[in-house]
Amino acid sequence: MNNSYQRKLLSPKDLANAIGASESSVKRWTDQGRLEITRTSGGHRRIAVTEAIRFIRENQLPLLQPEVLGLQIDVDSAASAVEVGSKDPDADFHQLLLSGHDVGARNHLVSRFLKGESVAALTDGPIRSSMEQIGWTWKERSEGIFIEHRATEILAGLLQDLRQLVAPTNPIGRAIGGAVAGDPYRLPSLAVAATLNECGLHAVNLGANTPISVLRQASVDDPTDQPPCLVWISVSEVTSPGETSLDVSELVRECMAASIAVAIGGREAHRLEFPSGDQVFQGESLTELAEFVQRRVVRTNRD
Amino acid sequence: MNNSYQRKLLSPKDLANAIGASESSVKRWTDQGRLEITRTSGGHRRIAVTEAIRFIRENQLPLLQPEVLGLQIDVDSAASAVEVGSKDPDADFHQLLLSGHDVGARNHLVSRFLKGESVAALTDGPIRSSMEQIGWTWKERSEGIFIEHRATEILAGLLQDLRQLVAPTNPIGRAIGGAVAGDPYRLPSLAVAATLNECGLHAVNLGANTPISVLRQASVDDPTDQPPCLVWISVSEVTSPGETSLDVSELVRECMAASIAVAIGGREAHRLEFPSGDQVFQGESLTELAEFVQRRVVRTNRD
DNA sequence: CCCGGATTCGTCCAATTCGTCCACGAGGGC
DNA sequence: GCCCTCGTGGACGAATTGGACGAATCCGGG
Repeated sequence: MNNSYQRKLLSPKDLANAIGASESSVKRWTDQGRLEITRTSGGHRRIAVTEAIRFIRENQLPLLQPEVLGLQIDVDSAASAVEVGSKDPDADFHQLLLSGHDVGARNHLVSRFLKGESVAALTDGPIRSSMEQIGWTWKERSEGIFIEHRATEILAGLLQDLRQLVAPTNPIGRAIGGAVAGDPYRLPSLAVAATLNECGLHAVNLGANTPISVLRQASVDDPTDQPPCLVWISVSEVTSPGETSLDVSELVRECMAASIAVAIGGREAHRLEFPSGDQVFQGESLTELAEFVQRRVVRTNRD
Repeated sequence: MNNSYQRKLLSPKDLANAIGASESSVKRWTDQGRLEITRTSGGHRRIAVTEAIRFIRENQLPLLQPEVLGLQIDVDSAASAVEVGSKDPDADFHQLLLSGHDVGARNHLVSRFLKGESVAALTDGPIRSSMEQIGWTWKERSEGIFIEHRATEILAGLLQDLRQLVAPTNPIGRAIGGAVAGDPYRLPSLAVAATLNECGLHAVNLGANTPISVLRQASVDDPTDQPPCLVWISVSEVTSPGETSLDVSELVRECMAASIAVAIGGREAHRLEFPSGDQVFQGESLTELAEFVQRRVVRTNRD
């Protein structure tokens, strides 16, 4: 039926097969306006994959044939190799990640996303706790580096996938950010980018080890593009707290002057000093960041 | 569609791709008079961009690939006014990457992939040449770091997407690899993983800055899993050539003894010395790597 | 100017989807 | 029990879609 790698529009039958409903039901749902569609010139219904995912999450529908949506998740393979199925889903995910079962980890995470958990919540929950545990393991076990590298790469891929799933079609604003100079961790900044995508922003991630001067160049000093509505700074490691504090403080002040929101977080962010204010978010939780963005950025930008 | 980004007239196939319909449907719509066209002297249909836009708006059709129409949908990129539409698709891609137009770059690459270009070829071609050019830019322009960070993050996402597109459902073998200790570049190793996925292998990427001892632990010394059929080593930067050569040589010998294929490549790979042999691949091109894998690994594993 | 590969032509046809109608079963009020 | 309502999913002829085919056209390089 569909031999192309990625079909971007679904027919009612496609979606019906994917979620185990009848074609009639899908058609009725679209006619009721519960499921948004476009029409071909000849009147046939076409459903965007992102809209299908939104609908599935909203109604907690089962996903029998994920490949129809271009999601390569396989319910069977999750249970195959690794002993999962305990009462704690986060522990299951940790086991999958620890054993390098990338497909299983992907299934687990995408399934939970489709059941309604937000990217922010998943990052605050299973992803963060698992990486913290693996961080401890790094000190205790000899093969720790292997485990950590493998888990990091798997998570980078997973976050990228989730980011694509929540990529806004019509972004309501632009955000830019990265991790400070000397900070080699790229997962936190990637997680922030995914969360901001989920909030409807177009997030430009500059990645790890990005000097503050580069961030300034790309935000307040950017001559070509219009300025972003938010700048984020991730701080998981800081080599020279004094110098970094000065740089960050200056950027924060400039952003405040330009009415640009700032979000600063990360394991070592508490070691920095910088001005605070209504437009400055400081915290660890991505869920809180999402709330801040909804409150401070999205509402003002909709006007 | 290669060089049609700013062409004033579209072919039926162009418009079909842009709105996610089939070429047949577009042709039929023109024949019904619903979509106005002009004809070339030889009878081929040509659609003006303005007419295409009118048609899309009239029928509320989705616009999956705006860049086909030469449109810049994103708010941020509208101001940057990217000039694409040269005769060289690779130059178009470079422009998109340079200007940070992530959505456009993604569309460009996925389109070419769907048209038949392999991940290996895309990496050897536009991706590599663009990153090399940006590397030169880094030395010449003040905003080089910004450009480079942004392009790197965009490409990391793109490679991850392509990797998912070619992820094998039933892998015929397992491969493991990464970049050597002291090498901070993660794109090359990610590109190798994507290429090996395309060859039907389950590639486990350990990412940048991975000590050879960790690679050994995960391959020849791995007690739990079955040993991989290939180990790759990416060398884009090497801090201590002597020590690294010793480590690599030892690992290569152990792999040869265990009948595991080895692939070594990267910008600085020539600075290392290691044994060669039938099962050892050394080269820069991912296309050649793919051929090597088909020849040495896939055929033997199918037996 | 010509040539070869890529693209598009027109046409046909099987598969799919349209809108509509209706049977079925679960739940609720009387 | 009986009737009513509501959501579901199957069935129907008519209309639409999209893939396949050989022939014709386009276009860039020699």
